[in-house]
Amino acid sequence: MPATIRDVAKASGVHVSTVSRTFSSPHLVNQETRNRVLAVAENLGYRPNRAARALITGRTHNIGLIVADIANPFFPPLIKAAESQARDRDYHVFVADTNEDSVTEEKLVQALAKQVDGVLLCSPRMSNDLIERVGRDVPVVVVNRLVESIPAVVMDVAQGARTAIEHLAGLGHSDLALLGGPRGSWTNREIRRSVIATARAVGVNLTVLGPNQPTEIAGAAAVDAICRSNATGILAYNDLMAIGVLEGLHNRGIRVPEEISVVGVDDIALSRLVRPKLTTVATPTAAAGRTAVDMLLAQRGEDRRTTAQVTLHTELVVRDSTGPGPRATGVPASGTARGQVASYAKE
Amino acid sequence: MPATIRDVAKASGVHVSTVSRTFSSPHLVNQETRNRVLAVAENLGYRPNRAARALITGRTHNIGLIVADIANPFFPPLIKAAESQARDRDYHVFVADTNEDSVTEEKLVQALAKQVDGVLLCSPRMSNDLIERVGRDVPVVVVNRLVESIPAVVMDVAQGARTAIEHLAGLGHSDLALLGGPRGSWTNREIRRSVIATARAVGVNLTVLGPNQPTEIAGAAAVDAICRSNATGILAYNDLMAIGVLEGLHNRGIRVPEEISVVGVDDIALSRLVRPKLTTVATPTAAAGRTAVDMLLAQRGEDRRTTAQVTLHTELVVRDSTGPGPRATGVPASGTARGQVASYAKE
DNA sequence: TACGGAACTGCAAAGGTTTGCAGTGAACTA
DNA sequence: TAGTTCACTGCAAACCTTTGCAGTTCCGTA
Repeated sequence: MPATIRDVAKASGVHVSTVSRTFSSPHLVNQETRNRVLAVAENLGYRPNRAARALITGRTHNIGLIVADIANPFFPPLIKAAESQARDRDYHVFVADTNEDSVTEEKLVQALAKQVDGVLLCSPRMSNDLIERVGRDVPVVVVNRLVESIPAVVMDVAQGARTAIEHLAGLGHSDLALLGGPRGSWTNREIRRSVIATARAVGVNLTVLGPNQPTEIAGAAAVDAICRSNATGILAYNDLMAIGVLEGLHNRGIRVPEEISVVGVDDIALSRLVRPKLTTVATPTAAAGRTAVDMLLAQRGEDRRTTAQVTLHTELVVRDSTGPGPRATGVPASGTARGQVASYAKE
Repeated sequence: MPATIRDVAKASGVHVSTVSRTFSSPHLVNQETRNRVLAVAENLGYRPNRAARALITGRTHNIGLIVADIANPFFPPLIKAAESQARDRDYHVFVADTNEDSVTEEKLVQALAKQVDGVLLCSPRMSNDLIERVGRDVPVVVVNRLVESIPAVVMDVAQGARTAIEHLAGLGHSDLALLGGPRGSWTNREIRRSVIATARAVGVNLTVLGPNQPTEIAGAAAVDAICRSNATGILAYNDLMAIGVLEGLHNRGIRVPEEISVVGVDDIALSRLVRPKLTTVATPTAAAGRTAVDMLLAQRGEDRRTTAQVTLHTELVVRDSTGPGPRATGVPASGTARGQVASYAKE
């Protein structure tokens, strides 16, 4: 029913190959002919059949975008940016959700691999081995993780976490807690590493909690442990958890930032909408999406294995959930020795 | 490079057609043969080439999902549910974002139409005409809108809005305001219609404001007008706007719900996280996504034009942003006559 | 005038799969 | 025993496009 290249050829009195060239290599066909063909095509509502094109060229002009959870507010801005960038380059995007499950993720990527020109793995939970194996079948770019020999775009959360800790210490907090994220998360490891090092360097006590699910529920549930730790400054793995902490503290009648300061990571839209507005380490999610798409599409040429690994800068955004600590207000700090890591949840 | 059906045929000593049947109509091939073929295929890592399959069957096993704004928190749960449902039925989903722009939307749907088996239009901004035209080229299901002769799934926001107004009136609010959404939105029209009728029926004054962008910014910006209206009960087009109103009122030192009650629509995840927690009309977004996919896939058969239009129930979720109105607390109501619609922004 | 080249265009094979039709042998029926 | 049916498999055309190669025309140059 829909018009094919043959219909256009017949109606405009040229061979199909000329029609084909009109669309895929316009410079090879006479201007006059081209115009005639285009007019006829327009008239017939002809659109090149991407399946047929893919069959012979081997390129589908589709990419796959795999995320852990579409409904996690961290991802939509990334998806949006990636899709927009891809469309600008005449690519369509399959979006798929793994439900934070590594097995689903694996199946998904296998199913998708053969019918796309590349796959974007965002915060993958699969093993490095598996990712590398997939990378041999199809161009892959991972986001928020570093895997040897695979192109990646990551956020400099280590630097962001350091700035956050320094911010809290600078406000006079000498007892801090890190609310860890999910096991298997590269970002979580980075943050923890950086936070422990920074806490030592600036001489504050640190309690490390976790691993936890990266959700608001888990954040609220962690408030008990936070209170036991005597910490007055909290850095959470992400904003969702930080908001959960805010919630939990509020229910307990503990005021933020007067009694406890809270910092998140990501700067999701939500963090500006809760009360108090959340101080957080902003990660450039949209830029990550765009960059990842560009890196993926750059793998086309024969120069496959570029394996660039791009790190994007983060920035501490100070809002209303952090304030002066007990030291600054004259309340004595807790008794533990300076610079001590009180507990360390091994991953 | 990747294994084809021919490789599998050769390696297992059967004709390609047998291999083909092994995958697409297993019941037609002998169990023994089938097992052998499957083993060989597994071994060679063979996956049917969807492009080739699409070329001959005319069915891509892909669907397109077009939304106004991926980053609008209303959509991700819908996308997630739709994608999951589609994948269960062996379909992949292209997700695309129109940036709330009807021209982009039109181009997008045209580009996608030829390479998918169906298109899901979520909260479309295009004209009815155009949607109907697209519906002739490719199976279409619209969400959150009714278009003649096009299958649709909508939420019963009229009923939800009515319940919300009754809730406010029941709390003793006699001066209400409706904060309208974007022009071109079917949902907005429904809500307005229902709110005006209900306000008349229960005998409260109503100020209608709008149209507005469906954003938190617009909600905050509308607070001036809300205050001028003397309304003590507000229904916003969606939660995002309602949260903006909360924000704006807070900045002005007006307490919610003590002085003004606010109700939203949608029950996005966020509405449970702001303070006060938002009273809102919950719409079954995930169910809408699943239903829409099923309706789309049901259009396969020759029984094309089913044109079912499904309405999903909504429910008022009472949280902390609504409380007793001035009448209940002894403060006299404003002077305007009961049941009067003070202003009506024509769309 | 003859020749080389440029600018176009046509020809036909190829890409991986599905599917109607026909063929084969075996089991069943009369 | 002969004919019929059944279960399975092979054959080959078809789906729509791209692209290397070859052909044609025309222009410029020697």
